[in-house]
Amino acid sequence: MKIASWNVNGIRARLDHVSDWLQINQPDVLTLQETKVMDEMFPLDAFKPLGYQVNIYGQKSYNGVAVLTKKPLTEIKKGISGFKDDQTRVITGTYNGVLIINVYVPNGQSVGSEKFDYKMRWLKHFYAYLQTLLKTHQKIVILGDFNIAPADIDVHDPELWKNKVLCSENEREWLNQILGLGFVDSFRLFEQQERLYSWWDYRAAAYRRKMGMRIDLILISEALKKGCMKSYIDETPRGQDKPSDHAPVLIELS
DNA sequence: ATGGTCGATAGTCGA
Repeated sequence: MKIASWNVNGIRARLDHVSDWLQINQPDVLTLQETKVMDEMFPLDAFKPLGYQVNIYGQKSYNGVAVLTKKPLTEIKKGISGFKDDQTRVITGTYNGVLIINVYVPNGQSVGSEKFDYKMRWLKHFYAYLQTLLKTHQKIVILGDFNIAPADIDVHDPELWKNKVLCSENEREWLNQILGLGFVDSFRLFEQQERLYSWWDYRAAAYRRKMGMRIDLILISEALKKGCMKSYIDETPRGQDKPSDHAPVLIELS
């Protein structure tokens, strides 16, 4: 089973990229973040001919998540239970006996800002949500744009980004708390090349200059660890015309 | 170079 995640930065602006990528890669599940569209305007019709069903949780202009699946997703939940959030950032559902949690963690803007406080508060509620899900599920995949680079190895210039948003101790501590519930960063289960990232700023030709960060993650629970055969990033779409600023990330489970 | 570039939207805001 192939499971993938992609922050598309606007699904309507990325329809061709996503359609082409689906046809080539044929994932069983693709989770999307930053769809940036209200549900009634989501281009559902584009995916039916490709053999995908779509579950959406969107809003106007900002945020928005979706899950594309070859077979029906079940036990679908939108948002974080017990946390009233006016931003659409989480869809949870079950596929092939695996609980899929599609997440778009708040960006946080800058350390100490109001948006950063919201990110911290949000992560606290997300953590509690995971705790409750762990009581009833063993096979869990949490994937999406975490807006946290797990370690310095995931940052093109760790000194430049030291204590900055996406890299601060507080953010990394929340990620470690989540991992401490019994998850592993699937990417680091395997030997990887150096300087592999999942996001590059549009500005300053960051992609060409390899100035990126790995902030799109696929965490898997202990029960899935043995069966995880691959975890990788597909940079191909980032090098094409009018790309998202993020690349798709994938795992393959036996 | 204290900016740079995108997407959604119709002013700017958020990333």
